[in-house]
Formats: sequence, C-alpha cells, structure tokens
Amino acid sequence: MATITQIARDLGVSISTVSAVVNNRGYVSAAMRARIEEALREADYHPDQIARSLRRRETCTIGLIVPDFRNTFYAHLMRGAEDYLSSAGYRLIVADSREDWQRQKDYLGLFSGKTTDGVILVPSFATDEQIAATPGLLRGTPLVYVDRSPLEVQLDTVLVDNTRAAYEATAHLLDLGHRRIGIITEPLNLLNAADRLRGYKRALRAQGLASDVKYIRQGDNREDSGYWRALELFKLPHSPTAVLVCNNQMTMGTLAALRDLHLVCPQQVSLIGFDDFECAGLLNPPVTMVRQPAAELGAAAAKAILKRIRDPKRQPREHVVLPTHLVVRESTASPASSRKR
Amino acid sequence: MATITQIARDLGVSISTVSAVVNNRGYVSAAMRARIEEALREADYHPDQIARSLRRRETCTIGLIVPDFRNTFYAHLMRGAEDYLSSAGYRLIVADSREDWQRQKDYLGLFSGKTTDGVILVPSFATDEQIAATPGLLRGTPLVYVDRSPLEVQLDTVLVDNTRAAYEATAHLLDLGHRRIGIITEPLNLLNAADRLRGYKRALRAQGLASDVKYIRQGDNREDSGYWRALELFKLPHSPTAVLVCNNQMTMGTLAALRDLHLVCPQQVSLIGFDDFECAGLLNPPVTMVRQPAAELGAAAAKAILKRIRDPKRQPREHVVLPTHLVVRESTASPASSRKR
DNA sequence: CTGAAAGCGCTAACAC
DNA sequence: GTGTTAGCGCTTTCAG
Repeated sequence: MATITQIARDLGVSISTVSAVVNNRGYVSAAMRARIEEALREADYHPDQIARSLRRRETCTIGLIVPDFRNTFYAHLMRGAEDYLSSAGYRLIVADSREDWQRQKDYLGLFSGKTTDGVILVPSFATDEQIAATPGLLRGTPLVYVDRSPLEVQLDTVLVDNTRAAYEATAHLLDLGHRRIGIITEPLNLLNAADRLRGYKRALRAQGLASDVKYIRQGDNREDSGYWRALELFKLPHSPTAVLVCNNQMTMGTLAALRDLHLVCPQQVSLIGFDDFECAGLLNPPVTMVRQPAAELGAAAAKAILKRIRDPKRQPREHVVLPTHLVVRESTASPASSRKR
Repeated sequence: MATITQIARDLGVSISTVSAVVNNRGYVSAAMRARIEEALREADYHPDQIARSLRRRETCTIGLIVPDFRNTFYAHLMRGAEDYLSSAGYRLIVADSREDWQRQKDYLGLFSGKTTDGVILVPSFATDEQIAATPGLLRGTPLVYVDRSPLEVQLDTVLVDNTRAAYEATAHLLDLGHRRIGIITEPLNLLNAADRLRGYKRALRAQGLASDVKYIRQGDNREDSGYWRALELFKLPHSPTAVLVCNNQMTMGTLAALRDLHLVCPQQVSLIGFDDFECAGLLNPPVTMVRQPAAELGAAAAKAILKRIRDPKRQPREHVVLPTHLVVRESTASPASSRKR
C-alpha cells in the first residue's frame, strides 16, 4: 500500500507538499498540485487513518453502547445516531453490552483508549456503585447518556420526558375509569424508570388517589420478569384492572401472564406498554403503547456528543428532553366490562 | 493521560522494560515487574490503542457492513459475529449501508484504511459492475461475504443453503397440492436470490412441472416491492394459489396485497416467507417461514474472516453453507379450499 | 535482565 | 510555494 513518503520520493517532492494536497491546505502551485494529484490517483493512495489519528489526536469516530442490538428500539436509535454523525463527517461504531456491566466496562475501556473521540451510552442495569463508577472508566473521553441515565448526573443527557409519558399513560387509564392501576417498572436506580414511576404517582395524585405499594412492582427489562411481576399483580386479592408496563419486552411477558391467568385484555384488564415496536400492533390484542422517538434520540445524542467534544468544559450540562406519544390501540378499555367478571 | 514514556521516566527505568511488563513478554525481574505494575496501576495506565495499532500494523478490529440495522435478521447476525469475535479477542464495528452501494463503498474505503484487519460484508444490491468492483475497494484488506454473495466469487463466503431452502419450501407447497406457485425474488444478480429461484424451479421440475415465467417476479427487498409484485401476481388471469416470498419485508408487503385483494390466506392463497422474524408468528395468519440461523451465520463469518486474516493466501476459498429450517405455521394450506372461490 | 534507538505513516511548525 | 524536521505513543530488535 502506497504511503505518502513513497509518493513524495517517487515524485521527487517533499512529503509536506504531498500532505498539503492530500489535505487540501497550504499553498501549492497549480502545476505541482496537478502532478501530485495524478500520482495519488495512480497509486490509489488513501491515507492511513491510524497514523493520521495518532498524529492528530482525534479519530472522528464515536462509540455507541446499547444493551441489545436486537431490540428494535435500539436499532432505530443506532440508525438515528449514525445518520447524524455520518453527515457530520464522523463515523459510528456500536457495541452491545447485553445489559451486562462487565461487558459495558470492557467497551468503555476500549473506547477510552483514544479509539473514539467520544461515547454515547445507554447505561446498562447495575448496582448504584457501578453506575456511579461508570463515567470514570472513560478517563476523560467525553460521554453522553441517552435513553437512560443515572439518577444524578453531572453529564449531558438525552432522554424522553418519562415523567410526562407515564403521566399521560396513567391519565388515559384513569380517564377510562380505572382506579386500581398497577405498574411494572424497570430498575429504579436509573432515572428513566424512576421518572416513569413518578409520572404514574403524579397522575394518581391528580385524581386524589394514593398510590398503593402493592400495585408497584419492579422488574428488569426482560420478558420473563414482565411475566412474573404480572402474575404477582393479578393474583392479588384486589387485583388491578389495568397495568402500565415500562418496556416492550416486559409487555410481551405481561400479555403471556394474562393469557395464562385467563384474563381477557382489554375486557378484564387494560394494558399499556412502553417503547413501541413493530409487533405491538400485531399482538392480540394490538397493544396501546407509549412511543418513543428512537431515531431522534439517537440523533440528538450524536449532536450532543459532538458539541461536548468541541467544548469539553462547557457549562451547564445539557439535558435534552424529547416528547413521547401515546399510541392508543385496543388493549385499553373502560373497566365497566370488567365488573361483570 | 499517562503514557508509557511518562511512567518509565518517573520510575527511572527504560521504556522498553515498562512495555515488556505491559505486554507480559520478555524477561523482567520479579522486583522490577512489581514496581512497574504498581506504578501502572497508580497512573491508571491503559495503552493507546491507536499508537499500538500503528506500530503493530494490526487493529484487532473487524468491520461488518449490513444493509439495515433495523432488520432483526441482521441484528441477530451482528450479535452472532460479535459473540465469536469478542471471545477471540477481537472487536467488531458495524456499519449500515442502507442497501446503498455508495454508502457501502464509503464504508469499505474507511475500513480499508488500516482501521480494520478484515471485513465481513453483506453486499448491498447493486449493478453487476458495482458488484464486481466491490472487493477491489478494500485494497488488500481481507473480506468475506455473508448472507449474500456475488454469483461468482473468488472469496470466502458464508451462506445458507438457499437452493435447498427454496426447494423445501416449494416442495411443501406442492405436497399440499398446489400446482400454480408464484415466487417473488430478490435481485437475481446476487447468489442467494439466484439460488432460491433455482431451488424453486428444481422442486417444480421434480414434480414434472415446468416453471412459468409469469409466476416469477423480481422485487428488491422492501415491503413495497412485495406489495406490488404480489398485486401483479394475483391479478393474473390464472393467478397462483400459493406464493413463495424471498424475504421478510416483502412478505409483509405480500400480506398487505392479499388483504387489499380480499384474498384470504390460507384458504384462498398459501404464503411462505423467508427470514423468520419475531412478528411472523403474530401476523394474521401466522406465516410459515424459512428460518435462517442468523446468529450462526454471523459467527461463522467471524470465524472465516479470522482464518483468512491469519492466512491471507490460503486456498481454496472457503464456502460455508448452513442449513435452514422450515417453520410451518398457518399461512399454508391445501388449495382444495381455494377451489371454492 | 535492562536500556538505547529506530521507526510505524502522518501532520504541522518553521525555515528557506 | 516548498522542503526539513520533530514528534504522536508504542513495539521491537539489538547491545550491553
């Protein structure tokens, strides 16, 4: 593979002149430029990105870590980020933490080794200590959180308005006449989950209802945990007539639980899920869902990280909040019918 | 950020000794090693990957280019590749070509600039010339094709047994008694599409049936094209009683077309799709599908590229072929019922 | 066992 | 306008 040194020597000119034309900077006479360009083309020269990065101390690469490639929510987020970055002359490399703190740690370590100029992170579930230790792993590489964030952050974040989203979903249920509403949350030591719970409580309070701890169940984010938490909820003496499930996998689990309990949705139980996905409208019944602007989250996070890279110490930290949208389908109905059971 | 030079100077030892302990090679006395390790830990030293890559002329990174992050088939493929690579000490960076040759070209150019040690490619649809030009874009960086490949390749490939898959699917339809079977293919200048068509024809021939060009329609791979090709097919005078659709997006489109034509599946028309996906079982009706081992494809491709990197000129080229599996659901039935219409 | 030194390919002052 | 040169941080002979 041709190097710049080679080309320069073959042409009998200096390296820096060649470099100048490659990078389109500095003054080079038209004749010289033409000669060099010709040689470059002929040799099919492409600069060695590694050498360039070493020298420039930047890679024009952003790392993105998500908990699961296969979740279409993250797939859309990835695409949104990639879109923004590629049009800004950056490239994106993505990694899958599998909701595993250790893997996430490894990737952060990797991305911090000057391989990326910044990283966008959907933090995986973890203990409070692990969560607190996360930013340190980057040793200076700029970081922005997207979709999820620690409860208290001194970093940029890009989230949806989770409080409001849960508030609206709960209000929808209340409007339909539900009074006993359950919620299955994600781990509450991450802000989005905590905010969703807050929105839920706030909506109840707005109707003069107290929230009842026995209707509040914490899952992780897998189908399984949705199944088991739903089972607990609906085996309660005064079981809820509606439930808000805080992510898409758990929503599937909840649906399975309802089926196993022979509870018909929405006639006996109303259901709202979070994180809309392709299948949601195909499920039986089609599930009412809080839709998040996944691609926009990715793009906003990309924008935020580039801004942070340009000005690492900018204050205050940026907190982008995007709106969600309740997609009403057929899994929610008035509880009137459920009294008949 | 601490560099190896810093550490060495602070300790009053030579750089190479520190390097030896960092890389765990060469002879260093136990005492010296302990001292250095201590300092390394204290400084929270992590080698600069860029500098290391420049020197070693390898990056331990593999690039993977797929046509669409959001297609769960590719998401699973990505995960399979990542799995294999990370356990082999490599990392994966993935890019989304959006089925666009120009974007794919850009990424190949990027990956060839010594940023990756090899690339795994699901080639995007393109003209024959573009397809032929693809490997050259890598300028020497090892390449393996996965899922799709050019008709004639002098490179390693990892594919499923497309001919057999289509043969089995078609045979299933024939067994049910169908005689007029349509097929909606992907662009035929890629081997997988050509092979699927071949399997379809072979199955017909095995029953002494000639394939009829008017039942063969070429789409791309989007829902749209499935919709339109299906419309054409079922508006034919002697329209088919069954159809084989060669990917998952087009399968959705075909289903929509059937609905718009008021053709009931499977009573009036039987349908088999390719590339099983989460929603397939939830569709109405649940669609019979050819399931491909997506994660295994990814893993096999990862294995193949590492092998190729280790021995760039190994002959012959490797052609891994993985089996598929027909998942029979409710979109296929005997055409007996269809005579009633 | 440890150290000195060359150099991976490129960029960016700074001379000329 | 063009050339010289000093590194970026690291690995790797090769001496001692």
